[in-house]
Amino acid sequence: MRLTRYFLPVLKENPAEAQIVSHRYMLRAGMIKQQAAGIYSWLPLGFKVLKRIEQIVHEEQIRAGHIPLLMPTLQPADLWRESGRYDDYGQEMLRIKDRHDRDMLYGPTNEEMITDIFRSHVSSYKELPLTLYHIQWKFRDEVRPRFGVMRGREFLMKDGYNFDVDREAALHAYNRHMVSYLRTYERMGLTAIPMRAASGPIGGDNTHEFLVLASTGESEVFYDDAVTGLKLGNREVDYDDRAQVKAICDEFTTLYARTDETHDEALFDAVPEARRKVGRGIEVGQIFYFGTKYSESMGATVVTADGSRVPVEMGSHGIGVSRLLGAIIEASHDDKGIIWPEGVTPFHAGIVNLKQGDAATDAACEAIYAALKAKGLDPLYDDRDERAGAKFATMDLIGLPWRVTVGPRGLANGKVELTSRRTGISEEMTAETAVDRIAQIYEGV
RNA sequence: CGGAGCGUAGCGCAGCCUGGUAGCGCACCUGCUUCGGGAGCAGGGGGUCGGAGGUUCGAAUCCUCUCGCUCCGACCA
Repeated sequence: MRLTRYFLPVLKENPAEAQIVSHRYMLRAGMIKQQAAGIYSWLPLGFKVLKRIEQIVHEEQIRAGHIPLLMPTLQPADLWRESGRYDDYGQEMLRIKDRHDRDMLYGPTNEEMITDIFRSHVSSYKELPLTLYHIQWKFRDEVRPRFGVMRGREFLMKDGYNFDVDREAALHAYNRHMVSYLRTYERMGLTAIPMRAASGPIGGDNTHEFLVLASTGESEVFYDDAVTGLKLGNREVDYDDRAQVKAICDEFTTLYARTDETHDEALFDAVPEARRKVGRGIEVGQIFYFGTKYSESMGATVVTADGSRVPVEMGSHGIGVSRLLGAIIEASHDDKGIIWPEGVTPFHAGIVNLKQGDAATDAACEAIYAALKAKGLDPLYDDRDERAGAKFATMDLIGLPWRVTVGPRGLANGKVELTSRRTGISEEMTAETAVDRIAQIYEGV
């Protein structure tokens, strides 16, 4: 994309309403525009990152054997009356009446609807296990939205629901989600730690929240510092192998890591003092096994091998897709702007033309731009007639991980500059080498 | 929902207390010079001051109501 043909309304000054760094940078980098309290338009740059994150979530869900579908944003109230949540949910639920005076609601989540789909079409244990998910906009009418997309009222969320014949199978679905989430966050350049969450009425250790450590996080967290070093990496995972999946979950959940909701001083004290950490975290996902709560109230049953009819075992599993943009920025930025991890960056690299209009410099930039595109990459070429400083400032703000700087001075020696946004380190090399290096960097991403 | 505050040009703000029909910086447009970290000079365009009502000869300024937004707290992915 050529910047002169793109829509990137960057702001030089900080908008007054933005309090935290991710909100400020998303506004300044022209990623979002607020339309009402907690409701945002996604401008092209923000939309691109949102779509990249969504794509990673899809890929990892499908890899884990989960099946995508799409449920509507508006739901009939009757389904929620069946589960009892129409009255329980409170004012966070946005209630709407249609022209026929029927009660509708803008979905804050989809347990009822997915259970309705399931009960309409599935009646035998032979069709299980089944895990369905979708990525859809939700609405929760928060009393006090804030922090930009971190706590909006409208938000994009991946929510998945597993249907299993018994508790063991359902717990495997739970574990499968944990592993798929670990991989998802790692691909986004995040360290998200699964922490035991408040267990609710079912009891036991059947819900975990995933937290990204950040000083602006909403939750106080207590953890063994060793958990921050755990990585899934590129290891092969067979999602049908219950023992392997369980072993990975154990590996990631044995060390102490809890939010203030479930914090246990006695257990925490057992962590070696040097590794005992207290911090803050941003919740970017939660997995939950809840058994038959909805299947019983809504009549979602299957016939088992011995001919009996049992309510199906369920769990639900969410990732805050839109919120992840904020979380990633909170975890990856400096005083000049955003620093995108390669996995989610809106453009793979930026090309800065230091002397727009100079025949040699223009030609070199065009060649690099074409070469990167030929490699299947998505570069952003700053071809504006701006001064160098303005171009650098824009690139730093929008946070592309790699920048190719092209100017007459370097070209005189046949060189351009490749700069890492994260380290700030620049290296001189030929244009061809720079293109190859960038292509190489993205090979494994 | 309890407490506090703010709505004046695209953005950031001053003016309001002590009424006299609006100003600064950035951005934008034109020209010249500049050109490796948000350039300089000159010229120019843009707002009727969130909305409604009231007081007054006169309201951005005072009063009432209303809408929106923000912050602290409680709540929350």
